[in-house]
Amino acid sequence: MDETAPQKGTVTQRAIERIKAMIAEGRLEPGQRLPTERDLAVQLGISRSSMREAIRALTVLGVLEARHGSGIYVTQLEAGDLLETFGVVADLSRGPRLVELLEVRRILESTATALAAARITPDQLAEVEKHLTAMNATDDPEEILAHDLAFHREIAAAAGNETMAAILEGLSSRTFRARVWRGYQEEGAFARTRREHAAIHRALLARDPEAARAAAAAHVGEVEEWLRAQLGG
Amino acid sequence: MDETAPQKGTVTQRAIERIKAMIAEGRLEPGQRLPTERDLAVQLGISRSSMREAIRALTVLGVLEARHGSGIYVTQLEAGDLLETFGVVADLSRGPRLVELLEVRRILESTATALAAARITPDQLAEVEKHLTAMNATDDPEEILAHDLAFHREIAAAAGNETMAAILEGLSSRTFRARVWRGYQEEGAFARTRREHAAIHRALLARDPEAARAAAAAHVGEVEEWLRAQLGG
DNA sequence: CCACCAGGGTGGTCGGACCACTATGGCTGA
DNA sequence: TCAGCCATAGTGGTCCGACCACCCTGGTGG
Repeated sequence: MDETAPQKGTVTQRAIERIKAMIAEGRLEPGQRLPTERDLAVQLGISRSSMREAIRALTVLGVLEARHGSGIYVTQLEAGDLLETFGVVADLSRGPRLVELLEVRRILESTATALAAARITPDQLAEVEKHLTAMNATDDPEEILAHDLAFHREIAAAAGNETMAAILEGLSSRTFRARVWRGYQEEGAFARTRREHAAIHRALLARDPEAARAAAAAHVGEVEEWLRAQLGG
Repeated sequence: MDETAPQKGTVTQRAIERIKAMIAEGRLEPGQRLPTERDLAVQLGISRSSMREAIRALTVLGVLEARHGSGIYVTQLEAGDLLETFGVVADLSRGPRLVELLEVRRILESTATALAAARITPDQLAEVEKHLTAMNATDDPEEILAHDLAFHREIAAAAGNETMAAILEGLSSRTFRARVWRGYQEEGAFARTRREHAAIHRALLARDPEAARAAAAAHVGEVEEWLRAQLGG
C-alpha cells in the first residue's frame, strides 16, 4: 500500500482544488499575491505547464488574476468577479433554455425592482432617470440597448444586493439581449417597452414596492411570452 | 499597416473566444467531437500549450469535455453542465455575501416551491416524502444533510425549470450548506427545521402555491436571519 | 532631490518529447 | 462462420527547457 498519492483525476484538476481549498480556508486572502508559477509548480510537485492550466482555469472563473510581468493575485472575490462567467450560460443557451433564463430573470428582477423602490436614493433615482430619458431620445438601436441595460443595472444596484445584481448582469449581458431583443424590437415593441419603463419609473418614484414588482414582472414577462410564442410557432 | 493581427489580449484568451463563438454560431453542435488539440492549435495558429490552456478553461466552465485517449467533445450545454461552476461562488463566499446568496436562494426557492405545488406529479411527491421520512428517521448529521439536499432538489426539479434547479443546486452545494448548517443546527434548530419541512410538504400535498411559497420563504429566511445575527454580533 | 533607465524577475508563448488511455481493426481460436 | 482477444495507431495528459514581453525596483546621473 502506498499512502503518498491521493491520485484522483488529473494533476491539473487536483491543483485547482488545492488552490481553491487554500482560499476557502483563508490561507490566501483576497488581493493577496501568490508565489510564482514556477514556485507553485514545485510546491505541488507538478510541472509548470500543468500549473499554468490550473491557474488559467481559476482565472476564467474569476478567482485569480494574472498580471503580466508582475504576478498572480487572488481577486477581491466579489460577486462581480465570480459571477462574470454567468454570462457564458446566457450566451450559449438556445431554445427552451432561453425561456427558462428569462423566467429566472423575471423572478429576480421583479424582486430587485421592488427592493429598489423601497431603498433607492435620490442620486440613484436621478441616474435611472438619466438613462430613461436618453433611451427615449434616440433612434439608434445600439444606444437604446446600452441605456436599457444601464437603466436596469442601476435599479438592480439600488436593491442593495450585489450578488443579485451580478446575476442579473449576466442574465442581461450584451450578447444575450442583442439576440433576443433584435427580433422583439423589430416587431414594433418600442412603444410598449417605453410604456413599461415608464411604469417602473413611476413605481420607483412613488416608492411603491408592489407596483414596482408588478411592473418589472410584466416587463420581462412580455419578452418571455413573445419568445415562448416564437419557439412554439 | 498590418491587417492580419487582431492582437487583443493573450493568444489563449483569443482561442477561448474563438471556440465559444464557434459554438454560439452553431458551427459546433452539443455532443460533437472537436478536432485534436494538435489540429486545433494549427488551425488557430498557436502552440499546443496555449491551446490546451484554452481547452482546460472551457472544460472547467462546463462547455467542453475532454476524454483521455478519445477526444474533446462539446457538452450537451444543459443547465447542469454550465451552472456547475456556480457552486464555486457559494464555496468561496464569506460574511455578508453569504447572506446575499441566501437572499437569492430564498427568492428562487420560494418561487420554485410555489411552482412545484402546482405542477408536482404523484411520483415526484412520493420521492419528496421519501427523503422527508428518511431525514426524520436518523440522527446522523451527514445523512440528514444529504436527505435535506435531496428534499429540496426534488422540489426544484418538480418546478419544471431546469435552469432554476441548477442555480439552486449551486446555492445549496454540499460544502456551502455544511458550513452554514453546522452552526445553525448546533443551536438546536432540528425541531424547527422539521416543522418547516412539514409545512412545505403540507402545502405541496394541498397543491397550494401561495402556502408553499410562504413556507419555503420562511424556511430559508430563518437561516438567513440567523446568519445575519451571527455576523452582526 | 528627482528623473531616468538598466537589470532581474514575472507571466506568456513555443516546440518537442514521452506517458496513459482509448478505440479500432485484424487475428486467433472455437 | 463468428465471437473474443489483442496489437497498434491515435488521442489527451504531463513534463521539460528555452525564449519573449512586460513590470517593477533600485541605482545612477543630472
